[in-house]
Amino acid sequence: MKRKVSLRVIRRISFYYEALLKLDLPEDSYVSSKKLEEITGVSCNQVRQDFFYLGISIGKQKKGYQVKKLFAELRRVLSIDRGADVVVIGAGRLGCALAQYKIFKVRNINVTALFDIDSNLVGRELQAKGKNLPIKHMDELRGYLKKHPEIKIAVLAVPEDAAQQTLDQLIDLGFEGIVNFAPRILKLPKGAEDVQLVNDCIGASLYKIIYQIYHQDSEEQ
Amino acid sequence: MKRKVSLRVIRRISFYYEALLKLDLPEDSYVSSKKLEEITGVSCNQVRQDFFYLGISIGKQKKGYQVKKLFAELRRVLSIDRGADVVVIGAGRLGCALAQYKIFKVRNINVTALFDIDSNLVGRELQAKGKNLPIKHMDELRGYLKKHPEIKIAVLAVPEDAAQQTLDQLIDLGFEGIVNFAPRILKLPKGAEDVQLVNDCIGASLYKIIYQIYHQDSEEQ
DNA sequence: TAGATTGTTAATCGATTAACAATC
DNA sequence: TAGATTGTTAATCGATTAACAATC
Repeated sequence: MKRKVSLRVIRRISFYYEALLKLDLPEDSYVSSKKLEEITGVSCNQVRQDFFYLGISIGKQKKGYQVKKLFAELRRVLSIDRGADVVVIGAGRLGCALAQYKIFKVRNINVTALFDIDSNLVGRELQAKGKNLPIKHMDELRGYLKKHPEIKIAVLAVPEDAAQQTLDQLIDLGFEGIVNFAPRILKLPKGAEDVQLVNDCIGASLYKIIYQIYHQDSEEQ
Repeated sequence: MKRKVSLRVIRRISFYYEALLKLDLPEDSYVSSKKLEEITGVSCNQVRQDFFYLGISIGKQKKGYQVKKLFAELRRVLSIDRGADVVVIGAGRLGCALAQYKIFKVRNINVTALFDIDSNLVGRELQAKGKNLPIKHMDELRGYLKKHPEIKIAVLAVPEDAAQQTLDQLIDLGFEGIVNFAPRILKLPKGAEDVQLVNDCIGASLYKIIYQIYHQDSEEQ
């Protein structure tokens, strides 16, 4: 497989996966790149190019890609079978909402616990998809990671004022990936440049929407 | 001003704005593009290029940009003084969390009401930053928009199963911009191509994080 | 003055789109 | 066979980075 695949490719791969999941076709049927264009809005050329980048070459001329095989390839790229355990930092409304998302289950992402500093929350449990998630104190996090060394990803859902400080703490604890949902743009501290950080969706999203509405001419998504 | 400014530029402009806000410098002090690089991580060349694209030419050689003037320009680009009224669709945990975000206030984005179909929620009020936000029934939305024609943006925070259907409804009601927080990729119905839709942050974000962690070599943000 | 910093143009890089031979 | 669709290469497009004259 060629290295250095752009994250845009990965994002689109997740589009294909989701759309295909929704279609719910028989495993032995075929989809063409043209069909994928129809259901995802991504051009068929782009689709084939993406597959090429990722070494997905299971297509049959005149038919397309067998659904079963294609699923297997997409799952491989997205590491869905491997899955991932994550913790949610911040057990307020946002943190709890995120932890309960079904999507985690579909994608084999497993929230194992929430952490907070609010003594009203610590000790309680959150009902999520059949299982109960414990809400623990931030002070317990280090010990928890010792016991669960496979956890490398944190979802950050603390109030915006505490976000940067909490990020620094998480990096100190050795997390490798952090998805920030606090509506603030966070900076990785010096020396932590190889930690993967996805920043603030909401803030930037809103600005984009507002800009587009007030400057009606482009139509990029 | 040159037209056709990429949304990436807008995103970075919001970075500059946020970072500058956080620094809280005296209004008559100056920041250079080099300083902006330091605080945002965006290269000084990129900063100047962005300003050039947007017609921001208020810099003084050897000094940089006067903080007061720069704020004025950034606020202009981001339409912050103009502001925007928005409604939140879905008054569950996620919708309520979003509606209470301080960020809305800072950016002059004003949530005026929430809408839901759950009779346990409809009629109640959400305490948010001093004011009380009414939770109304979806059936009231059409009438509400008649009374508040300035509302063009909806924040979509319904459960993922209802997301696509609700989106279609919102478009039918004439919204021009929709930020989707349901963890699902939504498609604009045919004919609504000029509606601005920002899709699902969380799903794509998680995939990106996981891909990067499992394929440690690139270091793009 | 010398050094620093702008605004703007030019060069590079990367991503998307188009083209097309191969072939089922 | 003819038409459709792949995998892959080439062309185009757009965004980022580098360079630099102007000048405070």
